[in-house]
Amino acid sequence: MKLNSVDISKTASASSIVFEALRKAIIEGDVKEGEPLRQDEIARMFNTSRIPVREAISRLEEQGLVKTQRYKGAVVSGLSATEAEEIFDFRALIEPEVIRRAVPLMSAETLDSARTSWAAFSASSDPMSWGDLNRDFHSTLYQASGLQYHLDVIDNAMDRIDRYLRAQLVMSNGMERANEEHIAIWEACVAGNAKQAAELTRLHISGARESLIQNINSLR
Amino acid sequence: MKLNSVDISKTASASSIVFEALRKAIIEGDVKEGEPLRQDEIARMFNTSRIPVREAISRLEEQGLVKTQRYKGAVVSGLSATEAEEIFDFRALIEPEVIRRAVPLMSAETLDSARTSWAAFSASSDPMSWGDLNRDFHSTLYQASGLQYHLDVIDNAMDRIDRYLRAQLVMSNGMERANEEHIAIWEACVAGNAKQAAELTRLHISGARESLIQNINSLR
DNA sequence: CTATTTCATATTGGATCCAATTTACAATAT
DNA sequence: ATATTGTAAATTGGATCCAATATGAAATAG
Repeated sequence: MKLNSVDISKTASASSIVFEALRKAIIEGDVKEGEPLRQDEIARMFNTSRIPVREAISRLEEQGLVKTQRYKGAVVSGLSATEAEEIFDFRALIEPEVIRRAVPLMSAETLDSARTSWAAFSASSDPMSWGDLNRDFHSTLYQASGLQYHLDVIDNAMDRIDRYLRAQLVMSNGMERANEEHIAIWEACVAGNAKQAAELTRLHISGARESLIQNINSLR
Repeated sequence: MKLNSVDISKTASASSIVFEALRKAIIEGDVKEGEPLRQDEIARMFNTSRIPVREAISRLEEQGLVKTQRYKGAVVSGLSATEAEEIFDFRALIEPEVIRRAVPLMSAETLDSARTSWAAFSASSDPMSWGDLNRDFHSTLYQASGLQYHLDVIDNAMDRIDRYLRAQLVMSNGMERANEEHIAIWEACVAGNAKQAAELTRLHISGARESLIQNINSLR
């Protein structure tokens, strides 16, 4: 007889754990740009040797989140205003197309899940969670497209500007504005109006771009 | 007195050397999809230990060129027809916009270098070099845009479909057709007609997509 | 003979150790 | 005082060793 062997707890590799933790710390700004990542220090924090740390750093570098120099180590990548603008331009190109193709494929569950996301975003009084909830809302809708490669690329772009986007939400009326735009996008999706959802998404991103440009100097 | 100290030969790390070599081997199809990458074997080939090999594989996985399973190792990623189509769609979205923004910034040197590329492409009788020359042509033009992030993303997309694109150039009249389209794109750039260059680029990519769909089943 | 179970081998993941290089700082010369 | 040089400490890159897991073949039960 064969037992239904269920994977109770699939332990992730140390390297993956370190990678995810560092990625999160970087995109949330817990480690500032330019700050060095000391292998030894990180290894001690995770009770591992430096080997998994080095693999994690290799992966972070491939993602563009850190820059390394031989024998000098890794530092967290920064973004110039120009580079940040470029990434917003990139998003403004990709995301409208992704949501346009996603709209006809959205299930009731998808729309409900997205509504939950913007409701939580709207109701949250904790600025630290805004960034996550914002990403949740958009990625829930995008996932309906089934365009995995596009989704991966968007994730990377978001990772690079996450810090600046969070700062953006906190300052001025960034939060309120984003919230209103989310609702409008969501309503277009519910109405099945793919073109409108795409255009609203484009405006949502372009607007964030313009706000960021105005404020980027005060952020550094 | 201070001498002009010039870095004569900056040695790359073993990990980088292995990474570049494996990347090249994968995108050119020298290691087939599904084929396992044995750390020990690769380490022996490069006269190193497995440590740099593992870092190289980590980076390749982050790029999506290999897939790894814990304790089972890495295998070269394949692409389903659907995934290949998605990447062509992605390129058809990005590259026209990049060349559109590049055209007004193209110097005489850029145009000359691109002409050299398509001339070499056109004249080459070696199918193995077609893929490289094709990429050279496009990236020369794109680089004028100065959009580094876009360029990086395009490079990754190209890496994933490189194998299939090469096969595409070899079969039927792929090579002749690509050549004619390159010349048309180049002429639009010379004329400073950004919109036309963008539209021709879009058609160039869509055309390749359609050919690939028709032939992808015979490729596997 | 077939299915299951050992058990040896192969392979990967991680720890420890050593070498190469950079960095910080003291010593010295101008 | 300032700049240069020498040297020790800190840090990274890589090699070797050990542990954890998978794979495959032999042994065994039915």
